[in-house]
Amino acid sequence: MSGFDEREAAWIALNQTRTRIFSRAERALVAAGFPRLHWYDVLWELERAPDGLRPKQLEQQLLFDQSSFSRQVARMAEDGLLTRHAATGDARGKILRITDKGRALRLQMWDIYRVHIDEGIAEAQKTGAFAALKRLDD
Amino acid sequence: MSGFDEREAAWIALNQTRTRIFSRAERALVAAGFPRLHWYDVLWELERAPDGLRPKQLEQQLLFDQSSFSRQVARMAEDGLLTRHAATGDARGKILRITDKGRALRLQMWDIYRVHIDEGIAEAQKTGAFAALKRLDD
DNA sequence: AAAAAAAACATGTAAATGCATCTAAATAGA
DNA sequence: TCTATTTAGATGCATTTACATGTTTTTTTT
Repeated sequence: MSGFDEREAAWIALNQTRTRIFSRAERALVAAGFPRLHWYDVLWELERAPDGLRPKQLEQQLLFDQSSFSRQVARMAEDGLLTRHAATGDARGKILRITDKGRALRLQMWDIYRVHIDEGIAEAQKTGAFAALKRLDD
Repeated sequence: MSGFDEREAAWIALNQTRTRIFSRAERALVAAGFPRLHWYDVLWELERAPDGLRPKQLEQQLLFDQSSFSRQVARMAEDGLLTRHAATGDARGKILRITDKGRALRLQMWDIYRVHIDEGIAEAQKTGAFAALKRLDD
């Protein structure tokens, strides 16, 4: 059984790799005039949900702060990337659905994002950043 | 050689695991009245640098935005967690050094942080989140 | 050595974040 | 069924972020 030091080392590798990729991808997205990755994540989740999603679901899935997410959704709706319908059977709730514009934007963002994922993971492999992770027992 | 789909799967696992751990740890830190993890990271880097560090170095290492970091350092200095000396030999620059108060705070934060790293990595192992990572060639 | 370019850090400002709180609707309890 | 509690989502407000730009000092170019 792996002790804590192993887990700590795995965490550091994990965190550094994700931060590097995330940071580069965001820079590239902003430079290209696109929104940031947390907008991307919302578009992606909505695209995979044909019947739409409740804000609460999405917020828990993506681990977003409720109030920040509420405003993010409002901005994304303003930009025409998603729609907010009343939820049938729950007058408090909303159903979020991606729009065609949202789908198109996600694709454009993905073209940039994927390059950085690919390069970043390849780099991590090359520099042995995953060694600590592979050392963990299953 | 692993294709892109493998790398993409590895990224998703990586990102989800890190987000889960990060988010839980931050919640716990805030609940305990402590600063967030990007403060922790600065304290940790400074603690490992006996001669101190230039803001520029730190900012590049941690991939922070320059202007945000400049203000973060100011706040941390106000709180007495670090000091800003003039850099010898470069009148533009500063040297950041951790204080005893900063060291003490880092330890307290670590007590909380480590629990979430440990639990989160263990959980990721158990649920097979690292399978995609282990599948990558070296 | 003077002028031009770059580097390190700070700051003005607008937008985003997050805690606390609010409203309205749904569910649980008495 | 009437009341108390919980849940979904929005919003007020203070803090933080990040882009653009400013200031000072260092380095490079001519």
